[in-house]
Order: sequence, then C-alpha cells, then structure tokens
Amino acid sequence: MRAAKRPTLRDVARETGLSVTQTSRALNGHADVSDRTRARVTEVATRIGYTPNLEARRLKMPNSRTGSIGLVLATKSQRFSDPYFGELLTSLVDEAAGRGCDLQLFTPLVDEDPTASYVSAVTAMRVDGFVVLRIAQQDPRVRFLRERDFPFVTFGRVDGIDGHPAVNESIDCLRPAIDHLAALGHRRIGCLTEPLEYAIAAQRIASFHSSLAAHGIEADPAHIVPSGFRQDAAADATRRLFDSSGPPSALVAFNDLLAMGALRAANDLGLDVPGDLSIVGFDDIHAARFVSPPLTTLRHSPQTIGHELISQLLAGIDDPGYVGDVYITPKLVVRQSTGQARSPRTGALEV
Amino acid sequence: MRAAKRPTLRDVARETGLSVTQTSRALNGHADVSDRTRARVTEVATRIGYTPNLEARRLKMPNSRTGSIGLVLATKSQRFSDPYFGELLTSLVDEAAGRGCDLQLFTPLVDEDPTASYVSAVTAMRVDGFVVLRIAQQDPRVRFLRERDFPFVTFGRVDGIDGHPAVNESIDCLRPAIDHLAALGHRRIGCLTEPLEYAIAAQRIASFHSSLAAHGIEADPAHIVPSGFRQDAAADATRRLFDSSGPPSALVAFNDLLAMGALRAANDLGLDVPGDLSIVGFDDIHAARFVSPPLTTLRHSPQTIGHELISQLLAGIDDPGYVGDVYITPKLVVRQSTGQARSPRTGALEV
DNA sequence: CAGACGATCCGAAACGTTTCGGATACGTCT
DNA sequence: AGACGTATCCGAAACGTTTCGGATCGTCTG
Repeated sequence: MRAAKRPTLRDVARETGLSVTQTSRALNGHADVSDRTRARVTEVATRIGYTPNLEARRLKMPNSRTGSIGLVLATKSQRFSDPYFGELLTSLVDEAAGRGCDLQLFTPLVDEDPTASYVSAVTAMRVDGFVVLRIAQQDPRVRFLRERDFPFVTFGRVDGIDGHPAVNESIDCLRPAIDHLAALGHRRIGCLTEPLEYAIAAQRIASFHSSLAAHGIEADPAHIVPSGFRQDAAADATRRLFDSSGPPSALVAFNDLLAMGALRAANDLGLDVPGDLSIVGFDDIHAARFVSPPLTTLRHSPQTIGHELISQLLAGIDDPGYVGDVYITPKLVVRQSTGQARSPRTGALEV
Repeated sequence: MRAAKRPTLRDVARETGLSVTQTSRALNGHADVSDRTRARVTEVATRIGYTPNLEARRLKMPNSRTGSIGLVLATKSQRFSDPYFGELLTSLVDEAAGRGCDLQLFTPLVDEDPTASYVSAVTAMRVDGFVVLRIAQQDPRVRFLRERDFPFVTFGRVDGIDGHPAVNESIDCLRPAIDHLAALGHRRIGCLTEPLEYAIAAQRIASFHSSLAAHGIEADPAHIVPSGFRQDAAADATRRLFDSSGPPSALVAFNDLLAMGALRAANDLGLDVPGDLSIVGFDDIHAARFVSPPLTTLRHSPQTIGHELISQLLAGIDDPGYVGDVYITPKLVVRQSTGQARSPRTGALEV
C-alpha cells in the first residue's frame, strides 16, 4: 500500500511514444527537443505524477547537488540550551529555504569522536556543504572537512586553517561597548569571557584590548576572567572579582547568559546595577529585555549572520576556490544595566 | 581533486579475488559466507576505505532506511523566534542522534503552499518520517502526509484524523495551575489563549473548563481571550480585560510570552503582580526566571517531549500499523507571579 | 543534384548495489 | 555407488537515470 510504485521516466516515455532518452532530455531542458515535444512530455509527466528518482539521478551524476546543507552542532556538553542558538538556527533554516535548500542537523553523541556523526554525511555526500558553528581553535571538525576538501563555512576564524569562506566578527566588535562605557566615565573595565579555546573568545579578547587602548586604558589582566558558558560560572567569577582589592566598575560579558550571571552575583553582593557596577552583555537574546535592570548588550542580528553564512557557503559550493571573508559588527543596544561611573572617591565598594 | 573517486564494491572484490556478489553478502552479514572470507573482506574494505554508495543501495532497495527524520516547521509568520522552539529542537536533535538519525528541517517559504517545501522530501523518500509541530486543527501538513501513508508523529491531536502516533498534553494539563490558583483563593480566573485554530489551544481550553469545574467554578466566557502568539497581543488583551466591569484576579497564559505580555500590561496599568493579579505562564522558557516577578509557569520538559516524539515516530516507521498515544503532564513551577487572592471587598481594582 | 547542415530523435552503456537462481565441491547416508 | 545435503560461491539481471555516439530526414547551398 505504502509502496504504490511511483511512475518512472519509462512510463512517461511509453505514454508519449518517445524514447526514454528524449523524454529525459525534454524534462531537463536540453536544446535538441522540439517545443511541441517538450510541451507534450511535461504535460504527460505532470498528469501521471512523475517525479525523478533522486537516487538514480545522483548515482549517474555523483556531483549533482543534494539541495541540503549540513549543520554541525557543537558537542552537547558545550551547548546546553543556549538561547541564542535557537534564534540563529531559525534564521539559518529560513535563509536556506529561501535558497531552495533544507538544513540537516548533526550532533556528536556525548563523549564520542566528534566527527563520527557526520563523517558518513560527507563521504556519502549527503549534503552539499557544512555550516560549522562555535568553532574552537584547532577545531577537529573543520580540520576534517578541510582534509576532505569538502565545502564549509565557519562562524569565526579558525587558527592555522585559512582560505575558506567564513563570517567573522569585526576586529572592532567590542568597540561600541567600550566606547559607551568610556563615555560614561568607566576606566576599570573587566570582561567575562567564554572559554578561551573558542575562536570567538580569542578574537573578542583582542578586540577588548584594542578598544581599551583606543581610550588610553590598559586592561588589568586580573579583570579578564574566563567564565565558562553559563550563568553559574559567571556569577562565581564576578564574586571572586569583588573579593579582590580593585574590582572593576564595569563588566562586559561575552554572552548574555554570562551577563545575567554577573547580574545575579551583583544582586547577591548587594551591589546596585548600574550604580555600583555597569554590565553589558552580548547577543541580545530574548531574555535580555526582561531581566532587571534590562541588559545593555551588543546585538548580533541572527538574520544577518544566518544570511551571510548561507551566502558564503553557497558561493563556496559553486566555486571550490572561493574564499569569502565577511565581517560583521554588532550594534550596541543601550538599556539600563549601564550607567555613569561613580568617581572612585565616592564609590561604594566597601560593601 | 575533490572528486577522488571513492572505492567501490568492485574494487574490494578485485582485491580479495572474490565476486562482487559474495563481497556484498560478506559485508551485509549474510549466512552463506565463510568466517575466513568475511574477515578477509572486511579487512580489505576498511583498508582501502570502502564505504557503500547509498544512492546505489537505495536505488536497488527503495524501502531501506534513510536514517534521517524530517521536521516540518510551522510557517514563518506563525513562528518568529519562539524561545521554546529552540529548546525543543535541541532536544529533538539529541534524541534523534541517540537513535542514529539526523534531523532534517523544512520550512515553508513565506506565503507559499505550506506543503511545497517537503512534498519533494516525501515523494523522493528522503526522510523516513516526519515530526510535525504546532499543528492546527485540520492541519494541511498532516492531511498530506496521511494521504500519502507516510509515517509521522504529531505534538497534539489532529481533528478528524486519527490512528497515528502522537504525543499529547494530558487532558488535565492545566489542572496543576488551576489547583494552585484555587488554593490561593482565586475564583475569577481568565486565560490568554493562543489562536484557537491550533489543536493545543483547543485542548487547553477544554482542560481550563474542566479544571475549573473541579473546583466548582464556572468560567466567564469574557475571560477567555485569544491573544495571538506574542506579547503585544497579550498585553492588549489584558488591558481590555481590565477595561471591562469584572476583570479576573488571575490569568493563565498559554505560553510564557503571552504571560510576559500580561505582566507588562499589568505594570502599565499600575497593577501589582501578584497583589492585584496573579499570572501563570506555560512552557517555562529561559526568560521566565528573569522577568520580575519571576513567572510561575507550567513546565513542559523539552527533553521528555523530544524523547517521546522520536520514540513514537520510530515505532511508527518500524510498524506502519502502530498507533501510539502518549500523554504528558506539565509540572507547575511556582515562582513569584502568583499569590493570595485579595478578598473582592478590598480588591484595589479601581486603578 | 550532391553534399552539408540543422533539427530531432534513439539505442545502449554506464553509475554501484542487491538478489535470484543456480553452480561447485565435498562429505554423508542408504 | 548413487543420491542427497551443506557450505560456499558466482553470473547476470535489475533498480531509474543520464549521456555518448550516432541515425534520420528534410532543407539549404552552391
């Protein structure tokens, strides 16, 4: 029942009285088919409900497009329910659909070889290319793809592997945040970073330093603290920061979850935000609007990122030699978690 | 270069001195292959890096598994960046990966025939089955799949189409919320619903009535207000509710975004939550913890739902006759948006 | 009018796999 | 000795498509 045997090319050939060859050529828009014939063939094809058998076609033409692009998720332990991920993913799906592709998701099983899940997809060429998110320095996933000469695009630059399409944060990504804080009079600015092995974290730290330098500020190394991915870790880090002698008056966190962790820690410590501590986040996830005070944050439009990722990848698929580099700059959204720096004198840091 | 011609069955046959037939049988674990031969074949196969050509195999065996399951997203206009969706999706991917499948995402292009995007996937059998989320009554997507006798699972029951695997909210899904509110003394309880054409909305409304009835309360029809999907609409709805003569003292919203909209409206109206109005949400999205006051909400574990969806679907794929019905009950998470009802007398509703 | 040419068409082979229907060899049973 | 069973193997066909190398036939060129 479920296997109702769908019509084949031979069926429409028989129906039209043509050869299978000519039928195929008619349907595929080849030149040496008369208009009348082509019309008849397409008519019959739609009438009897013919749809090409993709397996057969790809068997014959192994380099034809699959029409689906793969997405390699980071391993589970580094992912949890990252709210930003959902937003980016949605945008990727839409963008891909707009280009006639669907999206295929691969995730490494817990504690397995991270490539295991998609190695079959590339050797069997089940997708045309990959989008690789949240890449680490020396990322094994991209190394694998590069080795196979398989098209891919990354979000963030990969250390030691270049010459591939990528979308990056601009060198100055943190600049708007630092400018904002500097304008408010902050000089002791710290940052809560994601784990340093991630490419983006490294880039942002570089941007942190250079942006501060632009204001003649030198960062206190003790104020740059790796804080994992989650709020708990960020909260801990913040508390430690305020245990020390010279805590910062402003913090920029590398994602909104970290910022929320800092916020909570500040609350616990009895600090007023932004009175005693200004906090700026990154990503502008949905919840950023709802914490109190609402988070000032660097907004990364998921739409833009999704759009660029797909465009770059498709370009790379079309032309194996393509090397794209797109840089995008986040926009600062000012809400209420940042404010004027108190003068050191009146600073109420003796909680 | 990129087309390095991967080894075929014929290659390993030549290398072992066996026939292609026997090589195939050896690799596929058939009985009439001597142990020694099988060992030799597998050894050679891995040595020269043979991997079966999936297209060829599926051409020959059209009913073999694809190993990927499809996910039909709701049309874009009804989706926006629903925060809960991201969480559920993540769980689905993990669950599928655990069962050796990947997930393939399809989304209708804006304002197109909603089936267009995946009709090719089913006629070409590119996936083994579908997960269909956020279904409407009379959902065209499930009607289409049912018509083709294609395996699928739904989240929520579809009107008029039965006999397919589904995971449902229990009939009593709203009961914990209503019990909670009733225990706090609330009698005038309203609800902000998602659009009524959605199956789940209908189920929840039914549950709303029956749960109230269990406490001897009859719902005021004017207190059941369709509020779209988003906060804005919910905020408007809430304001209208308080324009009228007898506003409710408690509201249960069908998702957390709606609850947040109500919260905002309450703020705008100068109402104290939970003093003047108790609000309970649904889903327990990430942001629910961060609004003020933190939202009391019905938690739907995405893990559970994801797990059940995938299990049911796989069962349905294995056995076309399988009819599963799983009911899951959300758990109430009490935070600070609900509180004791004021006695009608002292009620401060004259804002 | 011979040859060339353009427009249409077709047969057959090939892609890599599985499987049907035997084939071979060898030991066992009567 | 012949029949039979078992273990192991193989040739060839088939899945549905594309494409290479022609074939056919009328028309045009000189």
